[in-house]
Amino acid sequence: MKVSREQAAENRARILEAAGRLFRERGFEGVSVAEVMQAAGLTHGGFYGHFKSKDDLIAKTLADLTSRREGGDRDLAAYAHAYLAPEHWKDVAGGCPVAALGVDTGRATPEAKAAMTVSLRRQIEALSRMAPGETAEAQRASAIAAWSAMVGAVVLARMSDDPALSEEVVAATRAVIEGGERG
Amino acid sequence: MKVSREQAAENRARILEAAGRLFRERGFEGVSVAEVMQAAGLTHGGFYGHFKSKDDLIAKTLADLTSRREGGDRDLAAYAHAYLAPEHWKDVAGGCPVAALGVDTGRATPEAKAAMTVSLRRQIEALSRMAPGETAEAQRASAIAAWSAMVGAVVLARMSDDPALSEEVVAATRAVIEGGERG
DNA sequence: GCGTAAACATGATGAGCATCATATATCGTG
DNA sequence: CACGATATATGATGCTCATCATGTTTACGC
Repeated sequence: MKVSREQAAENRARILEAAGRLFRERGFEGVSVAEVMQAAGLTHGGFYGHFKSKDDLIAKTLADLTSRREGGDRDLAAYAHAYLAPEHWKDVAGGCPVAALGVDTGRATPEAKAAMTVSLRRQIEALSRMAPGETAEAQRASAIAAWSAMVGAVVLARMSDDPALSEEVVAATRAVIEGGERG
Repeated sequence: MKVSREQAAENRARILEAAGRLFRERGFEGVSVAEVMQAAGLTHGGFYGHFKSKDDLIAKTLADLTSRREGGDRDLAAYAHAYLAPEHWKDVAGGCPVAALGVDTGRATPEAKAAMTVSLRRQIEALSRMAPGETAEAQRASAIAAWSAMVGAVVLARMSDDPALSEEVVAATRAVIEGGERG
């Protein structure tokens, strides 16, 4: 059955929303189009009215996920604190798309990589404004290193099967970023 | 046909070798059992004589990959320098299994996660010995933060479609780790 | 040397997958 | 209010996959 223009747009948004959660949880290859559609409350056939292919959905989902910037204008230490808080790093399906899908993106289409590259550039610029340093170059370097450390810490923490070790990894990384803040 | 005991062991090693490269390149879900066997120069049916299942192969491959520790007794700066050199981070199929498969492992079986956790613990201990710091705790914290940053930098660099940006990410991360070395 | 069991090849099996063709219903437009 | 455009639903299609049953060859313990 057909549906109002408005309803169709909302359906499309729900597909992207469901895809965003499922992809972060299981990776691009771990999720089928039918699963995404079911999670969005639709049947799988209607999918191709909204997206050209699964690869198209992947690229659009990454663009969608990375366009929602929630960040404030806090300093780098505060940002790292929130990023490495348990509520964030343990939430695979709802957390940072870079930590969850960065590696998958490296194996994906050029369109997917392009979407993530835009996001990486924006993130480095945003963090550079919060970072310490005498010169703009020094600020940018700290921002990049801090971002690498945040993403890496979440990857390592999620990889470990020992909750205490996971906690230690994020806590130590957070402490060093916050300490470097004074430098 | 049957094959000598020695030949069979070599075949098993070749399967693990091929799986190690293919998994790092394309992820666990991006590689089929038949592909692994073909890369090892065998046909797919013989696989189940060597491994219980694909999940079993994944766990054994991770254990195999992470048991080959090539590291020397250098300091943290030298280690980071080599880890973040282009020859290493651009070599997905032959490079660090944590950077290539850490996220995939987070979605894999408990056995796979256990193998990677062992490796994480060993890595932290090895790097702690190289790291600067007044106390053992401080050394361990720097080691963890540096390891997070190294893994994260490689993930980010491989995710980007802009070679200059990738280079900047690894270079900035390397510089900050080497700088923190003096602190 | 002989027979057994291991190691591998061949070729199903059944499930899941992306994609598409067609049908149906209803929104928006004239 | 009627008609065409279009958003979904239903149900193929052809492919790939993990796993397994069976056959064949041959190493190796007795």
